Amino acid sequence: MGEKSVQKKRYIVEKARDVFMEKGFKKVTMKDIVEACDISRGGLYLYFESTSQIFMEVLRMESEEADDVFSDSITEDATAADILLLFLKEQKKELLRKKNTLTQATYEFYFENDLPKRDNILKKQFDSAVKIIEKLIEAGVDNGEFLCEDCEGTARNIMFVLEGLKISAQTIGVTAEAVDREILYLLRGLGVEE
Amino acid sequence: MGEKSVQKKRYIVEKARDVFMEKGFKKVTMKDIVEACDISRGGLYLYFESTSQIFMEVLRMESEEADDVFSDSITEDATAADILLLFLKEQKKELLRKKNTLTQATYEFYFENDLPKRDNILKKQFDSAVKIIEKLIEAGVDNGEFLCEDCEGTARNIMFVLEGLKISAQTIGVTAEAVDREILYLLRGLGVEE
Amino acid sequence: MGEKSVQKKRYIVEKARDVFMEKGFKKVTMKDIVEACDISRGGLYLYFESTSQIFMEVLRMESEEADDVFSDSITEDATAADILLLFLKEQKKELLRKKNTLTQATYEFYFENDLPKRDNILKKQFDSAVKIIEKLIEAGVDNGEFLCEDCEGTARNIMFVLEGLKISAQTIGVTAEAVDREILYLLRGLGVEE
Amino acid sequence: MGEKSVQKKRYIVEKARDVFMEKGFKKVTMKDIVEACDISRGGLYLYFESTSQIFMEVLRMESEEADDVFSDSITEDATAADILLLFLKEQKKELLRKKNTLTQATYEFYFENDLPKRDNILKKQFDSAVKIIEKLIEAGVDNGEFLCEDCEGTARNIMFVLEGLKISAQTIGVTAEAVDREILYLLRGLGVEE
DNA sequence: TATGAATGAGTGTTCATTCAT
DNA sequence: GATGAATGAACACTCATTCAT
Repeated sequence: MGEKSVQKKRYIVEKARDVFMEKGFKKVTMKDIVEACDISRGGLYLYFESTSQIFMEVLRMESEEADDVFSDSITEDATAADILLLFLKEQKKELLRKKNTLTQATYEFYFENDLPKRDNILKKQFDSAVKIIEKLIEAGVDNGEFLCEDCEGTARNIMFVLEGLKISAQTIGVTAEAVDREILYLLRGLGVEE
Repeated sequence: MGEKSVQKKRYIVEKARDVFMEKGFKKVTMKDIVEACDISRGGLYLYFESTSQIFMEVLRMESEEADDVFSDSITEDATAADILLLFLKEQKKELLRKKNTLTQATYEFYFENDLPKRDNILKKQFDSAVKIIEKLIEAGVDNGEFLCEDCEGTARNIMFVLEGLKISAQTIGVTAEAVDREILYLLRGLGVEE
Repeated sequence: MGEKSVQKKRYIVEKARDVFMEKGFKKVTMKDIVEACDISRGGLYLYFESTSQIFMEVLRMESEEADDVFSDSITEDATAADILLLFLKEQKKELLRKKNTLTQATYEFYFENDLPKRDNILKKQFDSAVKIIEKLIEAGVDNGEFLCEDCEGTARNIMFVLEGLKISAQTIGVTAEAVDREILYLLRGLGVEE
Repeated sequence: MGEKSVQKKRYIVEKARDVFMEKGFKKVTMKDIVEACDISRGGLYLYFESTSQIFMEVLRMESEEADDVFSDSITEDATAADILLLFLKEQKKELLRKKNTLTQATYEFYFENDLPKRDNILKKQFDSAVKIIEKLIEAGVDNGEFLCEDCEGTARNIMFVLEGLKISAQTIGVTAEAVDREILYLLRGLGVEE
């Protein structure tokens, strides 16, 4: 596959991404993507053979670009608490947005694709996030911002709460206030009074 | 619709429940249900006009029967801690079971049906569970089993963690050990040493 | 079939008549009629076995009741011209009404049912109307109201024009003015100046 | 849609035309047309999305080809009376043919499609025919073949009679003799003795 | 590479008709 | 007589997928 093909593949994935944001995963047909890309039906099949394949590519590209959910938060003189807070705020913004998110599509995709662990990007992201949070907490404890006995457990707990909030946002609905309340609860657990 | 029809409707809902457990929500067609019930194509339409309608009925029936997720746990001489523990164990069992659960189907259903709050059975169940847990914690604090400053916040936190575990079980996978670890973390948050 | 059955049959036919007026002939299903009559599905089949059969009965009943399209027009001292004029006015009213008419249903019915002449009520009505008009014209000629050389031909011509207006009303549309114009044209053909 | 598609579309319309002639409009299903064309179910939907759409195309094509019902009748040395007579004979032939005519299908189509005037091809054809007949009569009057006071009225009258004959042919039935009789009556109205 | 016409399987949905009660 | 649940055939419509060009 030449240079050109790579570009086209990328183009398709980007267009498809919009479609998945709009309609989730299951509802999306090859036809939808063909139309979004404005290419021929047969043309799409030269690059991908199913919506699943395309979606996996979307996820891969997404995870490459946003490999560093934290990177934005990390500045020269930001403290651990600053960074964690920024991360949580980012997550809040993301989970309150019902459209323009791949959340729903991603869940739907994983529902019907029991990927072996090593291919499960979602799991990788989860685990990596846990680790980073753990480091942050440890750093926070060191500089006196946080109090914490079981840093790893707390990091994992934070991630599961965020997952809980995310899925709740898509099903039972969550208000901005509800999210704030949970974030505050988590911070109090770290000994942050505010 | 007479006595008999009610029975048949119930029969259909029960058969459909199995199908939804097996295949989730979106993938299920009217034909699937017709075949599971071993009735005629037209026959099904006598009772329901869409898979959505059937699924809502499944949810309603389910929530009626299991109205009391806690009831099983409540015995004469069970303490608050006993009951909470039993509830958590029940949840663990449920979330580790990938098949024979309506979890996935329920999520898929709510993804594409933005039900107004009052019709959202899921939300009702969530809120009600939060309240019960809150009461349990308060009772536990009273009898010295638990330590807790913000009972309501903790109850909500527990529920979001459980939601997080549930969706993770369906997407990135969780082991029994991972669940145990989270439960222990939650209990330690209540001052339970063990 | 007893007294009672006759009544019920009549009841069905009357309700069905409304349905045919509303929807024409072809679109009407046995189900439509069952619902309009508020009887059971099987119940209808006790009396009729198809919409065709019901419609024929509607036509028969209709033609019995209105056997005398002219009768209303005939009063003690009405002249031939008076009566013909009234008849034409009646026809005008009828053909401008798009709903509440069996016109369309009747046409549709005859399109797919090549009834032998003797069963063709429509033909009987047409022929009978021609004859009456002929008599009227003759009477009109006798009393000096009309001028006419070929009374039978003229009568037939009038009926075909009316048929032409009727079908045009259902297809290309006719205004009240257009109908008036045609009626005037016909009357002038009879030597009526006005 | 390229050159080829246009040809195929035309092919479908032609085949569909035969089906409509055979069965009228309402009875015809997409499946009927698919079978007549010997193409796949989905193939038809590539070109048309309903029988209505196809039928409108049939009508359009028909009206293009036969744009000039009169053209055949017009020869170098034909007089107005010759042309009118030929036209009437053509109409007679058409209306006596029960099959191989779109008459019935057209009526059925317009019954359930209240097209706005400008889209109503039928109306356009009617109006245009009236005008041509009017011109013919005027020409005939000029060269002494016809006698007529109200040429426009007479032209319209002729057309309504023809409509009346056409619908009668489809419903109560008309014999060749009956048609001849009417034509003669019309001609006598124009002062033609024969 | 790229096109887009073509196929055919799959699903939703409606009704005429039957039949046990 | 009367009911209405049940059946199954028929049709509309949509897509994944292929293939000649």
